Amino acid sequence: MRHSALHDQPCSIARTVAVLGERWTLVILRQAFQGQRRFEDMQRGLGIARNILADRLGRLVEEGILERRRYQERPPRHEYRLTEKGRDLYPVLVSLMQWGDRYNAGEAGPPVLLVHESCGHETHPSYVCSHCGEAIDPREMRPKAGPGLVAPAA
Amino acid sequence: MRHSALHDQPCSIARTVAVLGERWTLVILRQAFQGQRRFEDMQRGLGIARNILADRLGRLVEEGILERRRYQERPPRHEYRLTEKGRDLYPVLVSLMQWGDRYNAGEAGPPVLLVHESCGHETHPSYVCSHCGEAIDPREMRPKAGPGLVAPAA
DNA sequence: CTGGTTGGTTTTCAAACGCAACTTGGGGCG
DNA sequence: CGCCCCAAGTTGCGTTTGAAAACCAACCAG
Repeated sequence: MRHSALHDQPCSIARTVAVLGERWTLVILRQAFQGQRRFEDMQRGLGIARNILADRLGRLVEEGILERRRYQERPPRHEYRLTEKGRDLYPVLVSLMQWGDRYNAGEAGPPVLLVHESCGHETHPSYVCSHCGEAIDPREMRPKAGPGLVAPAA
Repeated sequence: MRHSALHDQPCSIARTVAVLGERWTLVILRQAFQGQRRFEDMQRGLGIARNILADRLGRLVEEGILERRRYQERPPRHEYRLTEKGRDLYPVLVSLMQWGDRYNAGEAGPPVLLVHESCGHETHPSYVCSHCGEAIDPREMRPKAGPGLVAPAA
């Protein structure tokens, strides 16, 4: 099975991975969440090859995750901004970061902390159940067929 | 920059992506969370090439995310189980799924729902601030240098 | 001793990646 | 005007990674 065929699976994880699973895409989004918007900045910040960066930015714009807009006319300059769809990926980035903090940070501790501006404190966001408000434990969770399931999810 | 060099960056997202960012790795983990443990089951469930599956399972075992254990002596049969490190990836999978549900599910709705067994209800987990308990909005969050930062995170 | 199952490895080929150089559309300087 | 610089890519080309299919080995059942 080709990787791009993930798009057609009846699984939201597979479909999302089909979009975000290409190399570099998630780190590019990290930069975007940090406020980097210009091609050159991203290229320098990541050390990524320019053609790959161009390709990924193009894909993300196609997907509606980033928006390319001209911010200056003469000379023409562009920036890439997160759309709402892109901002909704924040939990993905946070969960990746938290796991990395726990298992890859080593003795020095996490390289980046998060501050929740509306309450003014450093925060470690956690997942809670929308019904009972308790923290989520994977062993307490069961998947269940939903309305969009057409073929067995295997 | 080669993709594998992400491992050395002072960024927990980059480091995590260096581990999970290979094609198929995240869908393999999805299967693991669904309780699939055997090579053949995963191969059939995913339609992935056998060599790739063998390679990815090996990497995940190396990383301590899965554990390979013999569950039967004669003939020798193995299974791959999530370790605690692996189970801690649950938020990553959930956040990917939720985003996919919102943007890729289409009219039919999500293919898979989650039931929180300890409260007995369908749930849509959400991130809350560990300090004030409010839901996380990406625009309210600011990254801040942490103790593990050695070079500028760019 | 033939066939089937599990859990892989080998071989072969195509697709994706990475680098450096080049291009385009504009400055700015003397 | 002539020359050099910048941002934002594009092109060409070689290397790495990924995918498909075939093969292998241990075992069991009939």
